[in-house]
Amino acid sequence: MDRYDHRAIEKKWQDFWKKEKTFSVGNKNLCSLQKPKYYVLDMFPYPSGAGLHVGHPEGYTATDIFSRYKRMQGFEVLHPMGWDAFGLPAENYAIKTGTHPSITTQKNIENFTRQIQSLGFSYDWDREINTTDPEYFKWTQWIFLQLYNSYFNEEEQKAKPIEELREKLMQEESGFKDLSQKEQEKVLAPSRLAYEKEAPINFCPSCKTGLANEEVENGKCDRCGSTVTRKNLRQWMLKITKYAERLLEDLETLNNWPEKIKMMQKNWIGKSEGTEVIFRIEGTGETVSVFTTRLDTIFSGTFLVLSPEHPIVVKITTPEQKKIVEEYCESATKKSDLERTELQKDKTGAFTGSFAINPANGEKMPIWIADFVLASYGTGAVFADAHDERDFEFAKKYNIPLKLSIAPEYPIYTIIEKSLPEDAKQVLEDFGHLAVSKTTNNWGEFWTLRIPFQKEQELQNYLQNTLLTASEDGGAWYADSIETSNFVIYPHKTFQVFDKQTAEEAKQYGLSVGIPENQVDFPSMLKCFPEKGILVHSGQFNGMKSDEAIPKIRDWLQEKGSAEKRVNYKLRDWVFSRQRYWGEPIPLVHCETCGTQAISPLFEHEEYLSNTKKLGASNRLKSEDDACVVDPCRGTPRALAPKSAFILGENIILCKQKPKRLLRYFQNFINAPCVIQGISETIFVKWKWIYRHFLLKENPMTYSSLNIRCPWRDVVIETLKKAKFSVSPENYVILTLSNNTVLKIIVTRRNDKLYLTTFYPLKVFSEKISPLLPQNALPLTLPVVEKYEPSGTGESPLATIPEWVNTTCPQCGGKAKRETNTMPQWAGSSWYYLRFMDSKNPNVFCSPENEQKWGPVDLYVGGAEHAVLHLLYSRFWHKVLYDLGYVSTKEPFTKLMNQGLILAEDGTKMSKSLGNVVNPDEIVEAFGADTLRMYEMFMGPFEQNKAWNTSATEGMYKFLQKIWRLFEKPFFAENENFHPEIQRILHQTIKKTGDDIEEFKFNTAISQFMIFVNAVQKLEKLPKQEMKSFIKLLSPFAPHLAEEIWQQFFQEKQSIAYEPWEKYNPEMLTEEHTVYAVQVNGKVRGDFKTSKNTPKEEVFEQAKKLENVQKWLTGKEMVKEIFVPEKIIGFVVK
RNA sequence: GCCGGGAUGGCGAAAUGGUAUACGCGAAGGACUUAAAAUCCUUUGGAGUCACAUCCGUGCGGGUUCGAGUCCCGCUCCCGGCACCA
Repeated sequence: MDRYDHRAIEKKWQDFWKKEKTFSVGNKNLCSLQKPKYYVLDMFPYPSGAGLHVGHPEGYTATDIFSRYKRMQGFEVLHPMGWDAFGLPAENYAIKTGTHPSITTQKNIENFTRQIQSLGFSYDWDREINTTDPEYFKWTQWIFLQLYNSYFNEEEQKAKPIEELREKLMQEESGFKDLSQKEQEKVLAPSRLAYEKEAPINFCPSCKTGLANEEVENGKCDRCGSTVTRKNLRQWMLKITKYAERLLEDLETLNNWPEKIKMMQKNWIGKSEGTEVIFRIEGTGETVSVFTTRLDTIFSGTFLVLSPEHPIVVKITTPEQKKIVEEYCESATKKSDLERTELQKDKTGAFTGSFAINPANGEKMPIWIADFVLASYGTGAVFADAHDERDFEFAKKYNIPLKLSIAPEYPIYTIIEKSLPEDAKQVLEDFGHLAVSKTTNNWGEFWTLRIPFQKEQELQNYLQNTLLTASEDGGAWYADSIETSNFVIYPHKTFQVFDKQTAEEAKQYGLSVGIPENQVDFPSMLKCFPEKGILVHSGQFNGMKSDEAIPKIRDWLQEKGSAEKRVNYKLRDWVFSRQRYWGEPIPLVHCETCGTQAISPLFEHEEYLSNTKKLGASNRLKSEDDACVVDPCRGTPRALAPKSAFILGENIILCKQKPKRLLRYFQNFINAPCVIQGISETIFVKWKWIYRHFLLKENPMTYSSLNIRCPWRDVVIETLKKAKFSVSPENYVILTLSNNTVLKIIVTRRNDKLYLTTFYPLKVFSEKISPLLPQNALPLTLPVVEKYEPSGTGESPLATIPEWVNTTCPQCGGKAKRETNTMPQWAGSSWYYLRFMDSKNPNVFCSPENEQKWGPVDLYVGGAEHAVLHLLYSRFWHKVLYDLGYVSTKEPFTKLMNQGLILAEDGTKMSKSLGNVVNPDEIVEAFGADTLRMYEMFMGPFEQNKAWNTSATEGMYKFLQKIWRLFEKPFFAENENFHPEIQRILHQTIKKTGDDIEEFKFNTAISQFMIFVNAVQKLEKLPKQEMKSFIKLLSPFAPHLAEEIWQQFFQEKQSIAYEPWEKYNPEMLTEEHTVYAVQVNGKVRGDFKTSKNTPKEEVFEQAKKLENVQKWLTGKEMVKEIFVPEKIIGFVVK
């Protein structure tokens, strides 16, 4: 028997699966359409230059096991893979080297594909997608236009076509219908779900682009770590805030999402229900609204604070204060968000000179401005009082008077053990709930005592009269409840509290040192009480609890017209535009006469579904006669194409006449197999490269004599000379020419002649071809640029290309300029799961039939880092598409799982700079894909972070070898095939494997495999049926090994991938005999084996007979007997 | 500060309130071998003992229970997220 040769075995089966299209969902040989569907999705990767990290296969293996398991259970499983390929690394590389990002991306994708395929995942590669492919991002742009063409209807709480709003406005008497087209657009624009706004946004000076809130971490750019500044920029925004409530509500329906992720989204959306209070400003007609959740503190509101950006600041600042206020505002705007938040200890502000009237008690409140009040939350203004830490601190600093209006519901005293005699604890416990809160070396234990109000006086008396003792250093320590009630008890009048040092030291331990209540003036209050409690000094609301008082005060103020219920969200609108090159261009143009206009998608959804034939005759094509193919070598259209073809992105569309002849014609021009998608009379041909052959002389040194007529002849010849490459299609060179176009060249031999072939990616030439495209159709592809470098002024690099920027208006045909911003990386990933359901459809982003057949995603697996980015964005887009009728479910992902991180051996994060990155290629080479898969699943719980351990990896390799070696033994003959023990373990294994896969507990499933294998290993011969069952259970985990064993040792012809999953027999799970543990008073004192069916009485009898049990029972009185069937006998004795 | 999650042998870890440490790694000893590797067998929480018995052990302090890693109360520490959100 051969040794376990993982290299040969894995190669063999990967080739087999590829050739047989085993996992292609369209493959009707293996999949019947009658099966129930199951959609298993990985978060698709960004194909970085670094290649696959061992963290990637963790999630991919888990989903692969799940997919294979579901297939064996008879589901039709959709399990696709693709590339989230727009992104900064490729662009930054382009800036450095001039290599077009699509080239870098293509290379990286090739590498990723190789690596992922080497792990034997059962992806349906026929459905591969790439967000940078115009065929894909055409639909990203299309969805953007759906957002652009929609508004949020407040009554229905859903997105509706903007035209509906236009209609409504036309019928109103507001004069809307008399406005010019451009004026009308201006009125509608702010209502669109995608709208433009000049706003102070997060700007990364290093990436030179605006960022969404979700992309800023601690005031730093989450890509490069630079400090984010504020910049006023014209930005495209998406109205995600309109969906805040629905995004929040529907979280409740996601029962199979981790609580952690739901909580993060909840916090991010940040709903808070409160009251908007209106304050009159004294001496003017002006009012200021503030948002509060603590209306119960209104009676202690002694001042107002506005953010420096608040528009009313200018109006209400008195002449005397003008200078100070202006200076303050200026310095505040200069600060970055980071500076504003980092210096949170030191609050600053300025007095405006004006006063507002507290609507609750009519008192005058000075109005201040301060940058601790955020302009972006609530109304940008707050009323400030003694029961808020920040207000409290601010008031202390500027000597603003404070008032109390909340007293604690339960007095809580902090008592230091050291200050009490030893027997005090018992007495204190009688007062209320006593607990140790902390212990320090200096002070001993700190107890917290929570008591009812009625007992407070009694306690104070007790403490003062009985217990308080002098401390070693002469002071006296005492019970202190200042944290909750501002009461301070002085046991000894001699104790001085004005010693600052003592106060500081005490503070360190959470103690406040203060002065007695009757002497307290509020500026010297030591500690803020921010919790809810009982209202005091609050007029008719005195004595109410906070929560009870809030609605009552609100009703009272509302009657007076100065308050209203209000809901606020932390969620901000999504800043959607980026000033970068490598992203989807935003498909809009700005027309001088019509205003902003959408590029109309060529394939209108309904239009296409109703009649595909219309397509060829689309009136957007100026004339079909214009359609032609450009030979980029000549740079001029050769008008070769017959009348009935036109080019759209990467598609050549042949229509109407003699499509087959036309196809042959194009095949001469197109390298790569032509994918033909026939829809009635229209045929689509996908092409990637345009090529030309040039005959070469035998001697490569004579390249110079080559008769190439093209603008870059010299570069080509120079490269050929340098590269000296051999004749092989694998051996190609990619050149970047001076105009940034790229060229792939290879040398091939045909009929004993050498040819030089040059390939031009069509993508790069799309602009040259674009005059031939129907005007303003999707996809709007990226133009060829000279420089990828962002300008830094907040303008996209696309803005520097007049030929691209200047265009015509799709509405009026007049002069117009293109939108030059691109979309953020999140755009493409916000809907890709839909594209997988119908990845090749040229007519619609995902057909309703396919969406209904496959959607929603049943299992979605990826890292937790996307909790508030991708996962929130895609939920938002999905809901918009749902409102517009394009998808049938409210939520895109039914079940979500997050894999933990894989850390380096020392428990630190793997990183290039630390040099501790484990490359999966090395593991696959040394031990094989099955070992890597099994090991990563065995490491620990799926959702937990785990450290890599190379020797444990080897251990897993040995385990697989052990399985292989089992088959050195002969099988039992049919008639001797009875192995109760093995069968029991097998059935346990069947049960456990299934249960564990369902629960994502792959580590324990593998433990069970080991138990089974250890048991079989002890046998002389192999039980054939049991082994077959076991190999099936193993196959989702180690598919290559399983397939090989299946074929080689069981002589099976079909792939194991669609074998039915094993079922267990519950009766086989337990033994005939069971071991009872005998406990006396809860401690195990012995055990014995007995038949499963032994009656209870007999079991007790047997238990009592045990020598060691007798020992513990004799001389004791039996109190109770406990019987847990098949497990425990318990005796309780006295 | 707030919100999540966690803490079990030398290490990764397992345990519907029911014999804590399954399974693996590492380590030690043994078999096979000229030798090594590979493989197989044995041991492996601590104290104690010739061996048994017994006692102690799941971050800490309490509690409920015949019985607690698991449930309850009060803490400590670690990890993750949010953070001047009024």
